[in-house]
This record gives sequence, C-alpha cells and structure tokens, in this order.
Amino acid sequence: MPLTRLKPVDNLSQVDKIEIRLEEYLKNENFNPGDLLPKETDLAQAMGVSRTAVREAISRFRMLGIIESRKNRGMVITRPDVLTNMQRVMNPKLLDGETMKDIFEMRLVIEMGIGEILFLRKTPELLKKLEEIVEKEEKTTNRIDRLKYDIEFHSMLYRISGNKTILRFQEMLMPIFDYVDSGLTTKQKTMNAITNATHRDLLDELKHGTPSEFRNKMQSHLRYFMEKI
Amino acid sequence: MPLTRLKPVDNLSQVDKIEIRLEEYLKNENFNPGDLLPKETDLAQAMGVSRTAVREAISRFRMLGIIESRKNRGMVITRPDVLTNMQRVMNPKLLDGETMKDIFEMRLVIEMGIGEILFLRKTPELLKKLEEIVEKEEKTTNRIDRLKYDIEFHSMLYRISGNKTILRFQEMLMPIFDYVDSGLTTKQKTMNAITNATHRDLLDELKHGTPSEFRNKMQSHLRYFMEKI
DNA sequence: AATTATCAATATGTCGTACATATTTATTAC
DNA sequence: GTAATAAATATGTACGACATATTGATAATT
Repeated sequence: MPLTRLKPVDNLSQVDKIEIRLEEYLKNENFNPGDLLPKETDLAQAMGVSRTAVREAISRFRMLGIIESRKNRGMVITRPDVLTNMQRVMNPKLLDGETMKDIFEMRLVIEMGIGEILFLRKTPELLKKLEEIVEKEEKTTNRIDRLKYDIEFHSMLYRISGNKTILRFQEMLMPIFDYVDSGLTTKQKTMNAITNATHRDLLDELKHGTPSEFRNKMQSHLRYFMEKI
Repeated sequence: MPLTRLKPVDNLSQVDKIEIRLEEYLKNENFNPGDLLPKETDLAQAMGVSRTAVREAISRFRMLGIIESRKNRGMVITRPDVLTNMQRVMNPKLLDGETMKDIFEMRLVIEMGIGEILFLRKTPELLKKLEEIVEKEEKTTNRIDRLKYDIEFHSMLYRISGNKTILRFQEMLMPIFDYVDSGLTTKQKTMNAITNATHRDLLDELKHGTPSEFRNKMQSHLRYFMEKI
C-alpha cells in the first residue's frame, strides 16, 4: 500500500541493499533491545562493502531509533519511539491537502471514540482537575484564554484515558488541527458553543452519566467540525 | 514531550548539528516540495564541514521522505508519507508492553469513533460490498475463513470512511492487534460473537439506523476487548 | 590495601580524495 | 532534422587517515 517505498528492485542503491540485509540480519539473529551489534568494520567486511556505505545504512536505523552507538562501546539495539518519526514529518507545509484532511478527521474520530476508555479510567481526582478547567473557562471572557482552556480540556480528556500514546498522538496532531481550525471564524465557533453540547455538559455526563450518552454529547460538541468535513 | 529526541546539547555529533542546521535552513528558506537543493559540495562548504558528514545528515532526511536525490539532477524536496516511518518501527519485538497496550487501545478507540464518518460517506455500492462480506462470513463454518472475513469486514468499514490515512493506519496496527488478540481462546471469541452485536447487526444499523445506535452496537461488538483492557 | 592518576587499546566520528555511475546537455554524423 | 555520440555534472561508493571518547589495565599516591 505505501507505494513510495516500493522502489524498482534493480534500481536500489548499495546503501539500500545494505539496509535490507541489516534488517533481515536483525530479525533472523533475533536481536533484542540491549543487544550489541558487531562493529562497523566487521559488518562491512562480512557484506563485502565499504565502511562508509555501512555507516550510511546504520545511520538510518539510528534515525529510526532502532540503533544507538557510543564510542568504543559499539552499537546497541534500542527500543524505538513509535511517534517520533511521524512527528518529524507532521508539517503542514510539507503535507498535501488530502492527508491534512485525513488527519483532521482522524483526530475527530479519536475524540469520538475515547469515551469508553474515559469511563474505565476516570477517578475523582482526575475529574476534579477537569472540573477546574471548565470552571476557569466559564469564568473568563477573554477570547484567547477560552481557546487555551478549550485545548486544556481536551488534553485532559486524553490524560484521563491513561493512554500516553494517544495523548502524544493528539498533541502531535495539533499543528494540523490548528491549521484547519484557523479557517473558522470566531462567530462560527461562538455559535457552535451555544447550540451544541458544552464542556460542562461533557463533564457532567462523564461524572454521572453513561458512556452511550457521553458519546452522543461528544457528537453534539463536535457537530460543527463533523458537518464541515 | 518526546524525551528521546532531547539529546544533551553539548553532546551532539557533528552530523546532528548539520541536521539541525539543514532543518532550519529548509524552514527559513521556505522550501516547498519540488524545490531543488544546493549540491552536496556547496552545502558542505557553506557549513564548513566535510561532504561525508553532510551526506549522512541528508541521508536522514532521505529516510524520512523529505528529500530525494538523483544522479546529476541533484536533490529535491519531496512530500513525506506520514505513516511510512511509523510503520518501520511497528514491530512487536521492539516495542514495550505499555506501548503495545496503548496501540491496541488506540485501534479500539478509532473503531468506536469511526461511525460518524461512515454515515457521512456510505453509498449503496459500498454497503453492498460490506453485505457480501457478511454473507460470506455467515455461510462459512471454517474457522480460518471466519477470521479472514472478520478482518475484511473491519477493513471495509475503514474503506467506507474514505479516509486513506485511517485505513493505512489501521492496517499498520494489525500486527499489534494480532499479537494481543492471539492471547484469546477460540471459546472466548465464539462466546463473544454470540452474546454481543454481530457484523450483521452493525451492517443493518449502518443501512437503516442512526449514528448513535451504531456507536452502541459497535460498543457491544467490541465489548470483550473493552473489558479486557 | 584502597583509591586515584595515567596510559594504551578500541570502536565510532570526521575528513579528504579518488573514482564509479547515471543523467543531462552539447556536439557530431547521417 | 533526427539519431548517435561525447562531454559535463552531481550523486554514489570506496579507501585511508586521523580525531575523539570511553573502557580497562597499569602505575602512582595516600
């Protein structure tokens, strides 16, 4: 499916081939995080290529976070971070419109689906924190502060989910979300806030309601975006 | 937040510094996909480093899909694929348990939240395809075929969503899903299929029902997993 | 004897140069 | 005017040399 990675087989550069060999090697030899790799010169000799080329290939794994290397110690297999690499290309300037739209939708989808986990993980302390944000939001009249608390509210939901990966994913997607969101006028947003479910509604539902009704409230809360896509 | 990327400032390698400089350069000079970069020797000279080091740094961008290079033509800025890099580290062997659990949950969350979009994008043709899968699933008694159609059903849902990024994301997460799913016994799965909403229920709801009720059905369909996390 | 200081060994990091390779551009042949 | 050929060019690969940091052993100090 990722057609970009499907390069013509006979058009691979030396480094590409080395990369493939190394990947196989790591898999077949059953390398685990913490294991040491043979030194560069040995790898180069074993594959019959220059150290330069091996280093370039290894540099790629280093960038993915699969390999780390320290002087004299050698190279060691490490646990990669699944999101770091995605984050590096999460740039509105580089992505095309369709992908941006897809990502925007994806965030809405996660927002819609997170409710179930919230009910599993909510605690009095976390709900209290959420309530504090809602109260601060309701008190302020400042537009910029409202936006700030809006973001805080949703971030807190992800925090309540107890899922670090989803939390980071959502934070990572924020530039894209902002980019699309910036197309909306203040008037539109205000109207949306009036006619649809508020953060207070969501909080109350989370406190005393049911997952099913929470989902409906969330749908109402996000209605404006849903209609826009 | 991604603490892995926050290396000690004074411990950066030459290549790391070059990478940072290049990133700034690309941003400041307002490079867009399709633009040509200066040649390696010029970059090296401008930064006062060797071509080797520049090449290693550029190799990283190449791996991210931000730069492509062809002989004699030079290097050109390209649109990266947001998921390719994530996919490369989506390896159950390399990831830790918590991340795996997070990702498993994330897939459930997306599954729960996808309904809204399905109602926006569904067409008679797509629903027909979905129905065909359900029918084939209902007819077969073979366990392996049932699993196959199960996967096909959910993949088709993502396809109906019309969101390529979500579709690919879900396909990418399958190894993780399989890994966690493999911990369940056939008996458990069968019981789940009997007591909870079936694919047929979901299909009917998508055809004639409401988004709200579809969400409830999906919750019922995934109940077993939800309780397990 | 225990601790500190020093030094050699080692594997990665950086550099420079030379050459290979593919693609574009210019030139020549028909 | 088109086709074949040759030169120019930027990336790709290779090799050798030295820099640098860390480790482990050895020697010196208390």
